[in-house]
Amino acid sequence: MRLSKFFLPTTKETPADAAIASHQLMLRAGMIRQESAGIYSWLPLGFRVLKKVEQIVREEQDRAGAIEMLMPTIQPADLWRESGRYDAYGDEMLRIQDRHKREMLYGPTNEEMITSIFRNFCRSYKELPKLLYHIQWKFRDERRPRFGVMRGREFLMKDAYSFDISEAEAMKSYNRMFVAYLNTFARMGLKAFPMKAETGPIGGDLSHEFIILAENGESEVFCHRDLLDLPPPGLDVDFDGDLQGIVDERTRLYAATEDVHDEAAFAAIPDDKKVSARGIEVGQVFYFGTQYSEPMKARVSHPTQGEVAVHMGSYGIGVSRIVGGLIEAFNDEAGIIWPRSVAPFDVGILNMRAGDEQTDAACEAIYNDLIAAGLEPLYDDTDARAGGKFSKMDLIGLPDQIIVGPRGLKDGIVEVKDRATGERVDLSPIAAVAEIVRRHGTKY
RNA sequence: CGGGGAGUGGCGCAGCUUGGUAGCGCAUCUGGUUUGGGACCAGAGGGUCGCAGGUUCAAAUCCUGUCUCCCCGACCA
Repeated sequence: MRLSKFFLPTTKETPADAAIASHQLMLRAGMIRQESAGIYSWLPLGFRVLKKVEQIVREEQDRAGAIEMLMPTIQPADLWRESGRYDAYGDEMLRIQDRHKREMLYGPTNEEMITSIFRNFCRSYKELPKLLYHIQWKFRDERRPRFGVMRGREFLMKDAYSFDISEAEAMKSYNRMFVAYLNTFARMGLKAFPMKAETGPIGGDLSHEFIILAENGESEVFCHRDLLDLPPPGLDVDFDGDLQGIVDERTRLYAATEDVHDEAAFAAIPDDKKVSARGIEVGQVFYFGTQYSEPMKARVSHPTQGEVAVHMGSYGIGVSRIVGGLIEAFNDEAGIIWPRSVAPFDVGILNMRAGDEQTDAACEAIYNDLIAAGLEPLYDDTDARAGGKFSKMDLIGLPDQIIVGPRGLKDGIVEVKDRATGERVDLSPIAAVAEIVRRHGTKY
């Protein structure tokens, strides 16, 4: 993409309404625009990151054996009366009427709808297990939206739902999602830790929140330091095999959010292993048994026990929230620092003297070579001043930059700068492209 | 929902106490000089001062109502 053709409304000054780094930087980098409290337009740069995050989530859901589908944002109120949640959900649910005065709502989640779909088509244990997911916009009318996309009212979420014949089988589905989540967040460069969590309005018996540590996190978390050093399971894990060992390894040591914090258990941890920090919830997994299948009559025939209600679980990942969470985790004075897997573009090319024949030619060659290598470069081909180009590129946080100017070109070199470390190396244009390709490893 | 704060060119702000027909920085446009870390000079365009009502010869400014947004708390898969 050529910057001169792109839409990237960045600002030098920090907008007054943003309080934390991620919100400020998303506004300054031209990623989002607020439309109303907790409701945002995703401008091209932000949209590209959102899509990258979404795609990683999708790939890991698929790898774990979940099946993608899509349910609507608007749901009929009657469905929610079946589970009793229409009245229980309160003002956080946005209730609306259609032209025929029918009661509808903008879905805050989809347990009722997926249960209704399941019961309509599945009648036998032979259809189980099933693990379905979708990635869709949701709306919760928060009393007080804040922190930009991290606590918005409208948000993009992946939610998966599992259907099993028994609690024991449901645990296998739970474990699938649990392990998939570890890999999902690791691929984004995030260290997310499963912690025991409250089950909340969804209800149920067993739940873990996946938390990334961040100074501006909205909840306080406590855990054993050894948990922080466990590597992700890896993409070659066998999801049809026994995952209990992986889950046990992550849940054996103490880890809890403030809501379910157990002072006594925490006190038992050696002092040098105690971790007390703030965190951002990026995902949550629940097992809630027959809480919805029972009242909504989602039953299947059992080989020996007649008809039984299915055991269910639900598994959410806050896709749009993660974009904010990533910036909280990866930023410095100059701006954002994207991990390579989620960066809106792979590399920036800075033309230090647009209009200079030799410089233009060198930039064009590098730009075309990078595209040919399968990468997505953002080429700053504008005639803006050098300082502005540096600042803008640092602000939007592309992981690598290639700086091309007459000064270097007279010696046959360009500069390759690593945004995260600030490290610069002088290379020939050909070698620079090779170096960028090397850094992006698997993308090539 | 309780407490606090703010709405003035695209962005950040001043002006309001003590009414007199709107200003600064950034951004934008034109011309020129510049050209490797957000340049300089000269000029230009752009605002029903959130909205409604009231007081007054006159309202960004005073009064009443209302809407919106932000912060702290409570709340929150």
